[in-house]
Amino acid sequence: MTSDKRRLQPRKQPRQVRAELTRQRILTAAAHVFAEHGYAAGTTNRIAERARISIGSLYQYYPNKDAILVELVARHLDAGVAALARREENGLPDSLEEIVRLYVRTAIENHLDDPQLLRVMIEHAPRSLALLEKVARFEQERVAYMRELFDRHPEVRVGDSETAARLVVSTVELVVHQLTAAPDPIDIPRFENELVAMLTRYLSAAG
Amino acid sequence: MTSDKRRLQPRKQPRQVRAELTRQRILTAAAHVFAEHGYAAGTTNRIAERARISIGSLYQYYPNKDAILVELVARHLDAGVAALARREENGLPDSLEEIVRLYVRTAIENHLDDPQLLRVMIEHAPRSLALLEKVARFEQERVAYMRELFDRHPEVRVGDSETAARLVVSTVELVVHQLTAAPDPIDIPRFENELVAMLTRYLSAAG
DNA sequence: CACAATTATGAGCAATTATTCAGTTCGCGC
DNA sequence: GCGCGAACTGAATAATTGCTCATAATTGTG
Repeated sequence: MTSDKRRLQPRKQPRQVRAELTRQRILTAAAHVFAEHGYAAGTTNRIAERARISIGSLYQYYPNKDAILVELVARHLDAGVAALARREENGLPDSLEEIVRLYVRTAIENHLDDPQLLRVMIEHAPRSLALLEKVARFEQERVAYMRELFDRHPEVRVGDSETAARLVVSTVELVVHQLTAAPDPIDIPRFENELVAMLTRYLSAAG
Repeated sequence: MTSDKRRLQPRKQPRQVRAELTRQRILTAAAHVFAEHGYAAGTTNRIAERARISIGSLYQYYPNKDAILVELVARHLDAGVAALARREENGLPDSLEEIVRLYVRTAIENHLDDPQLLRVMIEHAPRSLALLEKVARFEQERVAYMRELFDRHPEVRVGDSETAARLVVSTVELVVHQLTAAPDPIDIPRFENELVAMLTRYLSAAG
């Protein structure tokens, strides 16, 4: 139950394709099980069962339950970074509103995959030292990136770009998550518009 | 582990002062234990120990662990409603910004008590049917109230007041919670200013 | 004081869970 | 097709947890 497990690295370096495959099966199964039952009720035996491997095999690849979720989170964060980078390949739009929209839309798409799993990740983060560090570092980078962007862009008028960046990053992350994970379906495009409008007006208004 | 326990009501109607006292001890202890260990690791035995009563007594007042958290949530929601009502006793301010500030500040104060406990409440809500219903009803009321307020106020210019109300309620709740529960201390007044600015500009800008 | 109702006790049960390990099977180079 | 390490197996273990119940203590009442 403690968070500071010593070894979160895989126990075994895979040498055969078989091993790599098993590792992937575990992750996929874990994603399903955690999403459906939550972290506490998502038992390692259930994960192994769903992956159709023995519980012993699971513990050859992950030293404990926490490590599995940590890897899932790491992969999710990486996917998010990659998605944003891909969208920026052709350069950012000029207008602030379009930049904000790009950012918001990427966030939405990233959350649309599996909102339930994401909920588990977010919920469990504060109880896992490994996750806490990983997520904190990620958010810091995000804020720094946003801040730089705000500093450069001529439409942006805010007193303190650091505070503004934090507020924007938090708001997008939280609101998007809540909306996509909400039990009752929601008109996504409309909320995207409103969220973009709110952020754009905030950033571009005179201080 | 299932959420739909049949009886969430206290098992016993207290007839002596002693009983009422014990009940309060349990709640106070539970608040501390849940805040410190989270829901899963916040065991009923630990709660009883902290309340300095026997585990048997605990189960005379609450049929199961879930019921304890449900009552804590109910009390928190009631306190929130009461706090807002108290602030509105002398009438609302005229300017939109001041109304928004009043709302944001009340939310902050409500979260400042015990952010960790609040985190547990929020996290566990989706796994408990009783909590889910309670919180959903509360949020609906909040949204309806906000919407009506927006419809009346001359400074508010939004296309769809329902969507705007939802966005505002969600944003305040989520951002305030994240900020107050954040591990590193944060400049609360500054964030209050920025959040108020963001919401006000959003609501008052021309659609 | 006596008696009944209310409240408190806590050892222990049943169920669940993460994790281990002794043994088996598989795959690949020779 | 042989041998050896890599990969897999799953029954067993130790620990934990929510909760019960038979019993005891306390309180109010006539």
